[in-house]
Amino acid sequence: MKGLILIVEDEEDILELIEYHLAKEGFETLGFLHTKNVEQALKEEPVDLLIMDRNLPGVEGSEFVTAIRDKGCDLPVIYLSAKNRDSDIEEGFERGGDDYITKPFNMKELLLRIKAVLRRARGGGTDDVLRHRDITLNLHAHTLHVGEQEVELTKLEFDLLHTLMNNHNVVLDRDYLLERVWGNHEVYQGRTVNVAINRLKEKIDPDKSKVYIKTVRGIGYTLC
Amino acid sequence: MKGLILIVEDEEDILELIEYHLAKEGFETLGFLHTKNVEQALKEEPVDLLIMDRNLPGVEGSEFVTAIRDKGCDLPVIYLSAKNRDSDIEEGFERGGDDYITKPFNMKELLLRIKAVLRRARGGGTDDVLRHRDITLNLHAHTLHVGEQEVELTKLEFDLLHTLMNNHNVVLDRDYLLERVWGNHEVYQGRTVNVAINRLKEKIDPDKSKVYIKTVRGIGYTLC
DNA sequence: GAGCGTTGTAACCTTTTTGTTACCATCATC
DNA sequence: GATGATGGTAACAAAAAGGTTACAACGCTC
Repeated sequence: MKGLILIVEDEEDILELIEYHLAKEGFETLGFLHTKNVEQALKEEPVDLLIMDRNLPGVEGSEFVTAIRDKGCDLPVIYLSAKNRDSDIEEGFERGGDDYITKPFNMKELLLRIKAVLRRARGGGTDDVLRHRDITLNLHAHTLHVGEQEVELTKLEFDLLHTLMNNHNVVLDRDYLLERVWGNHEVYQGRTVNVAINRLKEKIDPDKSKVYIKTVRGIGYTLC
Repeated sequence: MKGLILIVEDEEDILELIEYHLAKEGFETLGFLHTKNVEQALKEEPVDLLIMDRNLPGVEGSEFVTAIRDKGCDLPVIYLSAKNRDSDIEEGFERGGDDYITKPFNMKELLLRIKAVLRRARGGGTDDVLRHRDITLNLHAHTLHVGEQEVELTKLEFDLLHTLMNNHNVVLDRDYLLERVWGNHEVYQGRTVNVAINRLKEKIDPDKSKVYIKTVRGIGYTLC
């Protein structure tokens, strides 16, 4: 089976056109005219890829995606968008596993993108890049992007964030972090983890508006 | 298979015309109406030749080519252009393009050019030349050019740069470099890699204005 | 084997990172 | 709202990492 693709597109004929072409290529599809029941469907079906119109009436497509990502869903997304609008936002989305394509698009191009995204998601590609919300960690290049911005991290901070991202939405206690990141929990004492976490927080969210790392009093920290 | 050709041309009927004729000749084609997703496609598909309209709305075709060449992409290019003023032609070649054809053109001529370029690219052995930004490493002649300037390297420095160029934008740690370039990481200790890298840096960028090789503290080095 | 360029090593210096501490802010509980 | 516990913060110093230079060893060529 080549893959199950969920499409959200409010114009019915475009939706049908896409479904028709994908079916011809051997993909299975689930089409939706709005985001209403999509979340339910994502829970119940083993969806491999989401194709999302950004210009839906009512909800912004990207807001919906942000919402499900916040709930821990980590699915590749290809956005569809009306020509040239939001052109500055586009670049931000092209980062990581996500992709972006503007209407009117030709089918060949869309199919090419779909195959590329799926290949990347399935093959070894995922090991190189970790994504969470608008944070992108590139293990090969050893770089971090927060939104549009590249942020420099020290090795310790990088390892720490790496560990948090591998366990996003899980609370990690200080002993676990010392073991994982520092290598030996016996040697270090006091506020070591504490200080390191706060230095990391300062770098990825200087004005404290986005709260990536939450402190869980009495236990440890979690990336959320 | 004769070859995969990527075409960027904003006039849809001309694009289709070219694709039709190339298909008839046994080439595979990828057509794009703008440069937006081209870079992605070049990464993911084994493209043999790029046909690029120079009069695209927005980006100059030649600027796009310069950009991808700077990122180490070394692909033959044929420009299409409505202009046939000498100055435009000159500029196209200056920026590293391989051939030039003015609109209106006849298909026979374009096909002849394509075959010529592909023959040249395949026969001549593009494998011998590595490019990154304005650095050109000629493996056959064992020479290095930085911009216009020829720079002499020792064998060690050459191998080191070769390894870095094969992995540009990837951070290589010292052990990996010792293994790859020196051959045996056990024998050498201390600052060996360190000193070699800095001798190389000194040669390719004496006034330290361009920063080709970046030190990633705690890990190693990367060519960027 | 003299002369030359190349390259590994060591000594020394500079910069960056990071653990620790002391002190302050916040939270939960009574 | 007082109290104790827990976490945040800033400053400092130690340590770690990398840059720089000098020099000796090695391997060339003549």
